[in-house]
Amino acid sequence: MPELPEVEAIRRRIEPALAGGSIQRCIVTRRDVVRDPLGRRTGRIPRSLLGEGRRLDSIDRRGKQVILRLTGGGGIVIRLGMSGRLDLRPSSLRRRTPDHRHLTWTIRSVDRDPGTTMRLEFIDPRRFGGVHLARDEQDLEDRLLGRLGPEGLQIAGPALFERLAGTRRVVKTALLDQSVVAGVGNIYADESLHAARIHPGRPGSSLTRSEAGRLATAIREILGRAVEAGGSTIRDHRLPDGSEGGFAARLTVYGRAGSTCERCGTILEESRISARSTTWCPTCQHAPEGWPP
DNA sequence: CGTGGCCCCTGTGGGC
DNA sequence: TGCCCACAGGGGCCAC
Repeated sequence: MPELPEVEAIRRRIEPALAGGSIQRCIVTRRDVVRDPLGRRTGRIPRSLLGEGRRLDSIDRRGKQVILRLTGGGGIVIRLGMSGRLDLRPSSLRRRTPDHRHLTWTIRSVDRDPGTTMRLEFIDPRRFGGVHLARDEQDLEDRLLGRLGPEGLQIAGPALFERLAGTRRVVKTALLDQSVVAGVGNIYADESLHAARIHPGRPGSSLTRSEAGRLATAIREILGRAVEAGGSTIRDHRLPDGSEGGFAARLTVYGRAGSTCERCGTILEESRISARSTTWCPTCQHAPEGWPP
C-alpha cells in the first residue's frame, strides 16, 4: 500500500534515531519474509547480513523501498508491499506484541542517552512486502535498485516524455511501472493525472511534451506535499509511532468516485485500468478516441 | 524485448 | 446475525 510519500515519511521519522546507531540484535519470527542476496527465501542467513554487530551508516530510500545502509557495505532493503509498516519505539516501552510482526531489530541509538536502545519492527499482515539482504553495492544494484526509473520527487518533464513515448501502454499503467517513475502507485497516479488534466486511458505515447511536462510537475508537487503531510492513511498506513498520515483528506480523486470534481463540479468516474481502480473527472480529463476500450 | 494476466496473502466492508 | 465475494497504497513471474 505505501507509495513514495508514505515510505519517505516513515524514513524521515526513523532516521534521526537510527543513523549512526549500532544493531545489537535481530530476531526473525517469520523466515519467509527474508530474502538472501540471491533473492532466495531459503538458506541460512548470516547474522551479519541482518545487521547484527554492525553500524547503521544511513537510512535511505529509493522509490518505495527503505534502505538501511550498513558500515562496511551493503545493507537491508525493506519493501512494505501493500500492508507493511515499520514501528520504532524505545526498547523500554512495554507493549503487547503486534500481530504479524516478522522481524525485530534492537538498535543502540546515538542521539539518545548512552545505554538506551530502540526497537525497530517490521510488521506486514499480507506479507507482500519483505526484507532483502545485500552484501555490498553490487547486490543492491543487481536485484533491488537497478531497474528503477527516476525518483518521483525529481522527475523532469523531458525525461517523463521520453519514457512515455516509448510505450504502447496507457499512461496510468505506465505510471505504475517503477522503471518509468520510481515511487508512484495507484493513489498518486490518479491524483497526478487529475492535477495535470490528463485522462488515465490516454496512450502513453500520445502525450505531448507539454502534457508530459505538466504531469511531471504534478507528480513532483503532489508527492512532495504528501510527504510533508506524513502520507495518506486510507486504512493501514501508520508512521513509526503508530500515528496516521494526514494527506488522505486532501486527495482530490482517489476514493472519491461518485463525488464532485473540486475543480469543475462534474461527478467523478471510476473504472479499472490494469486491474487497479482508477478515478478521474470526465470533464477535466478528456477521454481519448475509442474510450472506453 | 514489452505486455497482459495470474498469483502471492490477510482483513474488511457491502450485499444478500 | 452470518456468509460470501470483491477488493485493498505492490510487484514477481510466466507465457505470448
